[in-house]
Amino acid sequence: MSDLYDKIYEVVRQIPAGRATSYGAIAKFVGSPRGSRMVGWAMNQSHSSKAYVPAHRVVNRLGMLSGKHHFPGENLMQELLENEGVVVIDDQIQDFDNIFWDPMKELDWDSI
DNA sequence: AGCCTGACCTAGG
DNA sequence: TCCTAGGCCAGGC
Repeated sequence: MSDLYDKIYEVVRQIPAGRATSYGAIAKFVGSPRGSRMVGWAMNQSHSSKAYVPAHRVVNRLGMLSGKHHFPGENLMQELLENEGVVVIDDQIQDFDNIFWDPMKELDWDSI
């Protein structure tokens, strides 16, 4: 497993329950501002990580559940988010401005 | 090696 | 405001 993937998974693990962030924000934080698509690929492989990776807390920049079809079941991603208090309507996180969790602002590598 | 695809993002019409 | 095209980085074939 590459360092970059480990970084991505580590950041995703720091997302608090009830919050969400975007692929682009994570890509920027781990040092690949143009690598947002790679973050999506990392999520696709996240099951191979030893530790739990809450991939359902990662959405695109608009707060849409673009990755829901990669979860088992019909609506697991939405159900997981709703269990944490996030309101999701029609694959769209409501009040995403407040839900959004920016690692650049709220996370330091020191705290990891 | 070359081409296609993808859990994205931005710019331009 | 909606839609399209292009760029992006990595992986599969």
